[in-house]
Amino acid sequence: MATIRDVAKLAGVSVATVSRVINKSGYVNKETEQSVQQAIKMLNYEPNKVARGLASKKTETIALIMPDISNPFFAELARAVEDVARTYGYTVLICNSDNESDKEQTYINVLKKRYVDGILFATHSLQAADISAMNDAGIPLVILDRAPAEASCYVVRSKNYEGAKLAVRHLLDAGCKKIAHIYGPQDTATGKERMLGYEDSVRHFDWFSPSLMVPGHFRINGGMDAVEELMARHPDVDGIFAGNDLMALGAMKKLKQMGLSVPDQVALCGFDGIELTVITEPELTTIAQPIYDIGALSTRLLVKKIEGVAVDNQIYEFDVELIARGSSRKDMKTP
Amino acid sequence: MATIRDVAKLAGVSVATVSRVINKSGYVNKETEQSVQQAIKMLNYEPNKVARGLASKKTETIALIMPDISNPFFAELARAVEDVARTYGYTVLICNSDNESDKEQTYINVLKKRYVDGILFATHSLQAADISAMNDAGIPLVILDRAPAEASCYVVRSKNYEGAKLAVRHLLDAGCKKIAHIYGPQDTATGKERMLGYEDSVRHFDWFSPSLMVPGHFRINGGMDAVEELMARHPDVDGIFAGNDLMALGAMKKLKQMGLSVPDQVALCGFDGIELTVITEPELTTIAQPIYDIGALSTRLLVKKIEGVAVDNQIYEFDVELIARGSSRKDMKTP
DNA sequence: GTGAAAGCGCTAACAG
DNA sequence: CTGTTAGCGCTTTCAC
Repeated sequence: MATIRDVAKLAGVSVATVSRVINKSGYVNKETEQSVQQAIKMLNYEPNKVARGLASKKTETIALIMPDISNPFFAELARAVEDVARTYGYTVLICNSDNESDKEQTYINVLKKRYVDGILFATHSLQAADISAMNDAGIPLVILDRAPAEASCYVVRSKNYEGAKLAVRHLLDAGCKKIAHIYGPQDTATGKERMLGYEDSVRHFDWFSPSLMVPGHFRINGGMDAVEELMARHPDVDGIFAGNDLMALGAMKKLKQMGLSVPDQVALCGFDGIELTVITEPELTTIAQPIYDIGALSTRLLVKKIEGVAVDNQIYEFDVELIARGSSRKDMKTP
Repeated sequence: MATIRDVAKLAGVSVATVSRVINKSGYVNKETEQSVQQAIKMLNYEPNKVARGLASKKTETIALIMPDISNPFFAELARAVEDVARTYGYTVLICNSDNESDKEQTYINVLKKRYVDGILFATHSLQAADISAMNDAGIPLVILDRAPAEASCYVVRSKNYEGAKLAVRHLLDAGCKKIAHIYGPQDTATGKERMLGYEDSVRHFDWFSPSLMVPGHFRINGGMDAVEELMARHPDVDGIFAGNDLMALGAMKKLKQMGLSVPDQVALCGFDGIELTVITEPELTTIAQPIYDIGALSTRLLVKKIEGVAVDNQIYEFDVELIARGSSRKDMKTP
């Protein structure tokens, strides 16, 4: 591989000039630039990223720290992140935190030693203290799914609260008389806000009881277990709003196993809009977030921040959308 | 951040000695080592990976090039890769090729400029020429799902042919009288070998016809379309072996939409064993590969190769396992 | 406009 | 066993 020195020699200039040409920094005479470009072409020269990283402390690398890439939500997100990062010439490192903050700390530490340019956090174990520590360390970050207030950095999120209300209203419209909620971890903004949206929508009904809310840990199995407990407590539940699609998928499965038909006996609505919501029969009604767009915007923001481009808001909030499908079409069956 | 020079100064030794200590290379007196360690602790020193990368041309980074991380199979694989890589102190870069060889070439080029230590290929657009080019360039690689013969480097794969035979036999045992196959891309070893396994299992039956084989492109939609075409051609098909789980999931969906019951009217078997095979009702019967183990072993092999440790075989072939579930339990319903 | 030179932080001969 | 020194390939003052 040719080095900058080879190019300089061939073009009959100094390495500084070559550097100026490839970085478009500083003035350089049209003609000399031409000959440098020619030399570059001749030698098929491409700057070494590692050397550049050491000298400039910029590696054109970003890291995506998330709980688990094998969770379809994060896999879809990661795809968007990588797509956008690539268009900017950035490369992406993946980190699975399992939401354990020590793992996360270890990653952060490693990433610093690697001169990673910025970090995209899609995990909730990150503490406010960590955020300001990163800020102090001067390492740009963008955080997903934080509460609006917590922002001392860019936050990209969806309207969880409104989405939850949308879900409940939809189930009511579909004719549900008693709606339960399977909730996600309450130390996450998503879990908390979606639950609050549910509560605020139903607390005034006389059928409401706090025991209609059951945890499901955002996982398929969690959804299954939750349904079991729920139907034991309240056999008359005829609608369930799950805090994410995986739990809703688990719920659907368990309901069918219990011989309860979806949506006729129990209508179901999830949250997120992952692609797999269409593989069940009936398909899963869900409150969809624009997952790809979220990943894409987050990455774009991160890159802007890294490159020192000013961006207006600190918080970007996406609208969510009800996608009504078979799992909640009670109305169509009861004319 | 402290540098190696700071440590050397504090410990009263040269940077070379510090380097020896942190790399455990060469001899160094117990006592000096102690004081170096102490200085390291005092300063909270951690070697800078970028500088080390430039000097040694080893970055402790590997890349995973695959078609698409949002495909659950690859997401599960990526999780395993990252887990194992981390235990060795390696970091993983993700690359989505969409099986387009120009994207792949671009990645390879970028990865070289970044001194990536090794590459794990889980994509089939890589040509034999590329493989030897990489070999010549001295960059270690491990390839997934190649044919045994193609190996001029480490190959990790599963018994696709045998698995396909297993699938067909299982469907026959379940009472199927006419079994179709939805096949994956024929430029992939997996697609090809699984189809061959199917053909060799059924070609001697008088009901067999090549029109029982329909392409599904390894995708959900492909599986759906395939079923539509298949049932139009052969309404009496009562068993389908799909070349992967996503197509099988699509097939199940379409069958239900067409009012055909699974498994009673059509039994179904997929291939891969992704986690999502359990979310449908009935659950999907599948020929499971040990996806996590495959990713884990591949990574381990790659790291060994990078670190110059001798490993015996060039080809590692995993057994597959029939997981018989609801989608093929015809027998249980017809006593 | 351009070049010389001093690093970035670490590794790896080569002496001693 | 340990220190000196010359890079790795590039960026970036600072003169000219």
